[in-house]
Amino acid sequence: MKPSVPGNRLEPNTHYPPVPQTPSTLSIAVPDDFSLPIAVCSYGYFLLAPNRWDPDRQQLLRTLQGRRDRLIHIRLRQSGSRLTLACNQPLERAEQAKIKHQVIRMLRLDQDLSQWYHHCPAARRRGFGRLFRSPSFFEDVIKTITTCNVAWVQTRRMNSLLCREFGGGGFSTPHQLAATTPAQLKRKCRVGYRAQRIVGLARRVTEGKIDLEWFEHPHRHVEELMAALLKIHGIGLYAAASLCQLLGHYDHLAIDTETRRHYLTHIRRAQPASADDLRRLDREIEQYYARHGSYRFLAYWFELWQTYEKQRGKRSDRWSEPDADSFTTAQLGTSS
DNA sequence: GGTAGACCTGGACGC
DNA sequence: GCGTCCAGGTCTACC
Repeated sequence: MKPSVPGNRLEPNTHYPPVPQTPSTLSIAVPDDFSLPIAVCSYGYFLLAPNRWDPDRQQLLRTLQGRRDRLIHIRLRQSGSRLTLACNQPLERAEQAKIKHQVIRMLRLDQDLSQWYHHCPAARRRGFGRLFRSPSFFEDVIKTITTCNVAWVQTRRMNSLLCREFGGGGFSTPHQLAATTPAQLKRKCRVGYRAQRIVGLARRVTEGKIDLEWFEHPHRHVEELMAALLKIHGIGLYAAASLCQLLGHYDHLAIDTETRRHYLTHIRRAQPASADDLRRLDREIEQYYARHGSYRFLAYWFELWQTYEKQRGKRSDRWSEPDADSFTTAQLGTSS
């Protein structure tokens, strides 16, 4: 065991934004089928800093980037067909639009779910389909890199430290990460070998060598996106498929140990005997979900989400901070 | 094209 | 308290 770095001991939620006093309030109309708790708690990133879900008040707290990257603390609540955003500072008109745009992205409020609901009526009944994501694609990419080759509890720690050490409480921006060195990032945020990849990506973004807006264009083809994502150092098949999902393309499964565990435990009910079996298993998983066509990922995720709820014995929107470090079927299986 | 090993952290476990 | 093992996805060198 290596010695711990002084000052890096961190309770998971110590950096979290305070509940804002409310000098300004914004309102956003939401579709009839929208549920804030289900949208927020549908994907694990809601448990990563600087997001904070309050299950008792059914509200989301976090910081967003305002004008000139100043940090705005927001509190998000649903009241019928509207979302109310309480902000801790007065906002100019342009800044209001910027904040709203980020909230719409996080909750996928502009997404049409009719075809998905037609494909999966059970998802319609639960209002499931708007998987939670970050206010920016950059944050989604960094969060995805921090989920790779690491236990979930460490992913949580890395994101908390990224906010505390470089983001001033909000999530680190490309400029903040580009200005540091891999060695510093590694030392302060415990990201290990990912430091080189994270700083490298941030620098390529700030130098204009990678245009993240290109990825968000609505008419991009999924294979075009996969090819471009796989060119980014540190993004492999799993991460690229995850990022496609976060961009609204559900054609590819992001197969990881969690996927295999879920499939083996709940569908196939038999363990593979060898590494060769494991390779065959991945092909088998692909074939199993192929019937969902361009909704493979959503169908798999809905299945997994229902399993979490069943194992935890309560609705996912009731999950609280102590549950957050055990957000995998393996952990749920041993702790519930 | 397929495969083995390195990358890095922190929790679990044995002593 | 210390040392060792292990899990986790990606990259790279080698066959």
